[in-house]
Amino acid sequence: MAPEKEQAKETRLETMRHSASHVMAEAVKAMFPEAKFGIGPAIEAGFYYDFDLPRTLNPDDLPAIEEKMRSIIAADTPFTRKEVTKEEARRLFADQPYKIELIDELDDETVSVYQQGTFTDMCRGPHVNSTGEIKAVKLVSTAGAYWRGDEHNKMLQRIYGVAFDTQEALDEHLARLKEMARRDHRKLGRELDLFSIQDEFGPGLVLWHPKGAIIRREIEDFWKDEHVRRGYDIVYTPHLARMELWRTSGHLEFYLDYLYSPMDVEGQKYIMKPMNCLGHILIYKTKLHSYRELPIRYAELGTVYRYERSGVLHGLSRVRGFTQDDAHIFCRFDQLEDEITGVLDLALFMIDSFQFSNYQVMLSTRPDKCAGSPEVWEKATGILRKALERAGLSYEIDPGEGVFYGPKIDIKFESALGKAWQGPTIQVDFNLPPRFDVTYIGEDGQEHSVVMVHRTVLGSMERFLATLIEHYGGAFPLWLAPVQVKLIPVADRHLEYAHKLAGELKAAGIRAEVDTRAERINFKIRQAQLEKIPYMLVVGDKEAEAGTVSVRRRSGEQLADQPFDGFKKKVSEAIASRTMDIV
RNA sequence: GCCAGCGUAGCUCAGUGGUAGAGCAGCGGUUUCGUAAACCGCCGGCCAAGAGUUCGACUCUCUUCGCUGGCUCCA
Repeated sequence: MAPEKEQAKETRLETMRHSASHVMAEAVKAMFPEAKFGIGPAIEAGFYYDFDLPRTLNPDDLPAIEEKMRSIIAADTPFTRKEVTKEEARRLFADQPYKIELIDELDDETVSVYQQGTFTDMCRGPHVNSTGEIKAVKLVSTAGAYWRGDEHNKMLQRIYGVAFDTQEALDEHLARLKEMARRDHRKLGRELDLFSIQDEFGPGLVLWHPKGAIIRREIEDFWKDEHVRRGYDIVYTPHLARMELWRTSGHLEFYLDYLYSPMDVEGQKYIMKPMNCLGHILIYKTKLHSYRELPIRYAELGTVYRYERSGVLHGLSRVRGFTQDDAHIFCRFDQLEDEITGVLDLALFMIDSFQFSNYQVMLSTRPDKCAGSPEVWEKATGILRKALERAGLSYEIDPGEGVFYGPKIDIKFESALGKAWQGPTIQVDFNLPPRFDVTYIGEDGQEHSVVMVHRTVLGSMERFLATLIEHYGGAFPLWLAPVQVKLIPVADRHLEYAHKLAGELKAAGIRAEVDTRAERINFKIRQAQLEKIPYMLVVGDKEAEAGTVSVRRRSGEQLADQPFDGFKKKVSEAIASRTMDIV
């Protein structure tokens, strides 16, 4: 489809979804005449509307509301638009406090109202011509939502719905949701025995099981090698540090909500570190640095602890203790652009290595409350922009969304099913170098403040693994697969041959296992398949005699029988080159 | 933290005021088998925790903990 046509379709869908939210509001009003209405916009795939109702909704209410919506749609009543003065609007919505609040904030002298049937709502529009144009609708969930997203306001009741052009498109969407549930990293994490999070140990704290640990270690080794290759120095810093350090940094002030309470160690207060930067700064500061030494890049897979409210914890992607793939770059201002360019290159290399394709780049600029002068911000933001352009990346500006200490670049990428994930982030820091007096000696023999860059390219091991599990649906590429080859002896008399081959594979650095159970091969194949093991080698009389193996992929595809040595070599090569598959 | 829903065996789920059930997994046997589930048997639960109502609570009420979907926030 041509881009403009695609866009037109999107707009039309959005209009229809927005109209669907009005129809839902009408249905809700029929059920609760005293309902107060918040807002009801179109969102991705559907719409929502926020209501203030006399009683709480439960999921059983949805079918009734949906039923009412269907009758409104079947009646095919027209949407009519009317312009009224603000004064008139206030009269019209006299019993609707939320609408009044919105009217009061509008700059225009007139507001538009839309009516369908007996239901009137203040709305910018546009809408479809009549309710009959709303095709396939389904209400999916209820939720509490603060009025205007502010937790100091009253919590309203939100109903989410989805709406599409055709029933087929709706069904497709529901099927996609089902597929996403099937790939949910929490579900696959348990099924594939990768990790667990247990109440008994503590919510938001991850226990990595052997198989999950293999994947993590492979990624970490890859990450470290690549960083060393790119001129980073690997460092390690402790998980606890004296609280005073965090007062100096300003975290105690700006970051208090995320910090755990201090513990007393021989009369001194210590806290779990929420970030790795201070350790790196103190390493840097153990000696004087010449301008010639810069840039210095310290990298650490650093585990940090942050308090997260109980309601926001989610599998591996939102936890209370996590390991960032962190690094801090200390450089001169004139080196900043090259350094940012280098990080962008590394970030893209990582995205590519894990086969993510769609990504979106955001550049966040100066917020109201910030450290550093506007001029320095302006200059640094310009440098980030230049680096992005040099890398040939298109990006969007997120005005005022920078961290208080400097502008930043965020890259979001999409998993195979189109779910968006927070990926690499690069932040310039104007706050810490002056606070900790982080300097170098310049050509002029004087001390100069360094420019500091915080960056991650994966985010955190926990969140990144969540992404990967869902991206691959648990079927990891060969180099990451916890078990790479499963040997399946046809009968007990083939155990010896299977063990011999497994031994040779292991000697070649390939993770191989023999299924020694007294089961039929159908059963063993099914098991291996469910475990998403890349290759199954069925070995029986034929193979033992000829020194060959019968290779089956986890996709179910059967490869030609082949000499074992050739198979071993191909697997070794595929692992080394981190390709998805052999041949 | 807030709103709603949920919490029964390792997993997936039945049960609904009268002292708990299935399939899979696990364990013990039998079967030695050629590309997605062989057969028989056994074990397994303070029904999330605590309090209350009741002659009697997995079931009803309250509190706490946790999980799920949102809100807010973020690696």
